[in-house]
Amino acid sequence: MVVGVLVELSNKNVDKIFEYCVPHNLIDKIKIGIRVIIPFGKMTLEGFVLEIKSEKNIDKELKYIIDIVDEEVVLNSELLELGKIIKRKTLATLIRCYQVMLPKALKAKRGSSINKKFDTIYKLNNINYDYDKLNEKQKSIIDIVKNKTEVIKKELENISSSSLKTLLKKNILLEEKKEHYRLKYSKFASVKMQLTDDQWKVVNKVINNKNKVYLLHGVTGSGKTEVYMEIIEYYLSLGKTSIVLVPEISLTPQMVNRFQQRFGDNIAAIHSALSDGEKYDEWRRICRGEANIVIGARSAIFAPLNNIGVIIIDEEHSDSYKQNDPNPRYNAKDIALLRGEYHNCSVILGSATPSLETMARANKGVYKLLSLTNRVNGKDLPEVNIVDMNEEMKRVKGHFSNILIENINTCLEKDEQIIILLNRRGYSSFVSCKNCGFTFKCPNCDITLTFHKSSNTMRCHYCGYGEKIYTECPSCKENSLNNLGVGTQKIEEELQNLFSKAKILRMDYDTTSKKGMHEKMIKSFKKQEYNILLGTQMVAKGLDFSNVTLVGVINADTSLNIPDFRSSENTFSLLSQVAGRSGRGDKAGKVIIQTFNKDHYAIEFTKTHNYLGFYNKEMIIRKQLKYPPFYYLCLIKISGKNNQYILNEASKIKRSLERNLTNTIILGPSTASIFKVNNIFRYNIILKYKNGKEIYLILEKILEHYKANCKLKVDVDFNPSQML
DNA sequence: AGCACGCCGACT
DNA sequence: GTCGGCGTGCTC
Repeated sequence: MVVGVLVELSNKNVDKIFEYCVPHNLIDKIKIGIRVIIPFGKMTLEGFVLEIKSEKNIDKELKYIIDIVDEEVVLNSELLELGKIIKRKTLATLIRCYQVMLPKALKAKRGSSINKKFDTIYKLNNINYDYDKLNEKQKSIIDIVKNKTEVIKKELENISSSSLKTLLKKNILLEEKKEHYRLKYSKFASVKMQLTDDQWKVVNKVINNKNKVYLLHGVTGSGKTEVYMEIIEYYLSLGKTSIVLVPEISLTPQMVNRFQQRFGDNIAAIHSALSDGEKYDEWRRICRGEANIVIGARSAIFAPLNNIGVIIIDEEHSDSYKQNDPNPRYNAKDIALLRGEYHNCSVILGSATPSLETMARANKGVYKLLSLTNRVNGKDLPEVNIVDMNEEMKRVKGHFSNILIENINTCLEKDEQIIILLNRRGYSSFVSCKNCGFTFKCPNCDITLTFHKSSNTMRCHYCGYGEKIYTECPSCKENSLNNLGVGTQKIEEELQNLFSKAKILRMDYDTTSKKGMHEKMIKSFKKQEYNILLGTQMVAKGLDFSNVTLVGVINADTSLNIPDFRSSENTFSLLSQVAGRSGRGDKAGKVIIQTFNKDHYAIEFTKTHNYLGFYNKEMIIRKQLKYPPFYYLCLIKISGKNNQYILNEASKIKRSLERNLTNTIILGPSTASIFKVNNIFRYNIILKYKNGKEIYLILEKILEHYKANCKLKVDVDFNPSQML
C-alpha cells in the first residue's frame, strides 16, 4: 500500500504530495484525512494522508510511514476538498489551508501536548454477589453506583477507599476510564421569547425556501438573534445542524448563554477566551455529533459538522471575518457560501448596516433581501444629535461639548446609564486642521494622507503620492494644522473631573486583555455598578443594556480619516451600531455625536438612521473611484531587509504585471503604512480588476519565481479588508 | 524547516 | 593550499 502525504511544512517547495509505503501493521488503520508520522529528509514530521493507492508513482524507493497519529479522520472529504478551493482562491500553501481548519491542538505539528482528559469511573459488574455480606461502607458505595450507573472515583473514595478496593477485588465493581470534556454545559433548558409578527415573517421565509443566500437587514434592536434561534430550532427539529458566526468582539459569554439557555448542551462555542484544550474538546464534541449548533468567531466556519441546515453570519459587515495575517487570507463569508452549496443549505448574512458588497448583491438579486425595520420594544430608534466641534472648540477646553455634558448630567440624575465611545480605530496619524477640520487627501485615490515624521511628508498608501507637510491650512489659512490622536485614559480623567460622583468603567484593549475581564466588566455594568461605560470600538457592538439611554461619541472623525477607501462605510456602520446601544429598554434613547465634519454624509445619514441613503451615496463614489463592489481589489505585499533591493524587485513585479494583465488597474509600488517594522521594509502593489482569471495565473508565476528567495517575501491578499 | 552541496574570499 | 561564508536545491 502506498499513500500520498502532505507534510506539515508550510513552504512552497514542499507544497505537494509525497509518497510513502505503509507497513503491514498499519494498513488497516490508514484512512484519507488522518495524520501520520513520516521520515522526511533527516527530519521526522507529521503529515496528512490525502491519497491511498496500490501502485507507486515514482521509480525511487519509497520510505515507510512510521506511525499513525489519529484513529479517526480529522479532515473529512468535504473539508479536504474545501482546502483545495481555498488554496486556489488565496494562493496559500495547501497545508496552511488545512491547518487553519483545525484547532491548534490538532495542527500537524510535532510535540503537540494537548490530550484528552479522563475520569476514572466505576460501574457495577453483572455478577452475582451477596449484598447482605457486605459491610456498611461497601453497601453505601454499591447503593450510589446502583442509582447512577457510573460514578467518578473521587466520590467513592470519599466514602472509603479501602472498601472500594475490596469491591474491585471481588469483581463486584468495574473500573473504567472515561473521557471528559473541559467545558460543561447544562444539559437542557429552553428559554424562548415571543417573536413579533415581523420576526415570524422572516423566519417563515427562510424555512420555506431552502438553499438560498439571504441578507437579513434588521435595525439595531430588531431581534435578529431571536430570529436566528428560531430558524436553528426548526432545522434542529429536522435533525440538521447549524453554524452561527459572530465577530469575536461580540462573542461574549452573554451571547453564548442565550444560545445555551435555549439549546442546552446541543451547542458548542468556540472563541478566543477558551484554552487550547477547551477548543480541542469542543471540536471533538462537534466531530462526534454531540453538538449540533456551533457558535463561534471566524474559524468556527470550519466546524466539522455534517448535514448542515443553516449557516448564519451575524454582523456580516464586520471585517473580523477576513483573516488578514497568516495565510490563507480567507473570508469566512466566502467559506460559508461554499459550505452552503455543498450542504445544499441556506446562508443568512445579518446586519443593521450591511457591507456595500453584500447589499449590492442583494439588490442584484444574487442574495435574497429580508428586512426588519422595527425594534422589538416597539420604540423608535434613538434621537441622534450632531455637535459641530469646530464651533464648540471656541467655547470649551477639553473633549466634551456643553451639550454632551448637560445630557450626561441629566442622565446621571435619573440614574440611567451612559456609553461613551472613543473612536480610535487604527491609530495611524493624519494631519488635520484644528480650526476647520480640513484633512489632506490624495488627489488620485481620495485617501487620507498619512503623516511621516521621519521625512516630514504626507503620503498616500495606495499610489505612493506624497507632498511636503504644511503649517498653514490650505482651507482656512490658519496656522493650525496638527496631528490627531487621543487616548482613553486621558478621556477618563477628563470625564472624572467633569463628573466627580460618577462611577466610570473604562473598557479598552489595556483593561480587557486579561482573561475574563471583558465578561466581568459587561456583567458589572449590566448590574448598574457603574454609571458610565467608556471605551473603544468594543463598546459599540452587540451589547444589550436596557438602562442605557445616552450614547456619546467623542471624536466621530477619527475613523473617517483612516487611509482606507472604506473609512466612510466603517464610520457610518460604527456610529449606527453604537447609536443602537441607546434606548433598548422601555425608556427612549438619545445619541450625541461630536464631530469636526458635521456635513460629511457618513455622519449626516447616521442622524436619520438612513442606511439606504448612505448606501446609495457611497455606491456612487465607489463607482467613480473604481472600488468594490464595482471592482475587486488585490493587495500584493513585498517586503525584505534591503530597501533598495525590495523597491527594485517591487518595480520589476509591477512591470511584469503590466506586461501580463489587461483590463487591470495597477497601483504602486507604494510604501506600506507601517513602512519599516523590525528593519523589514514593506511595499504594496494594488490591483483593481473585474475578472480575476489572468491575475491568478500571473501571481502564481510571481510567487513561484520568488519562492526560494529569502531576501524578499511576496504576499498576496485578495479582497483585503484593510489596505494598511 | 533542516541539511548538503558548491563556489568564492581570507587565513594558518 | 584549506576553512568557512551563505546562496541554491532537495526532501517521497
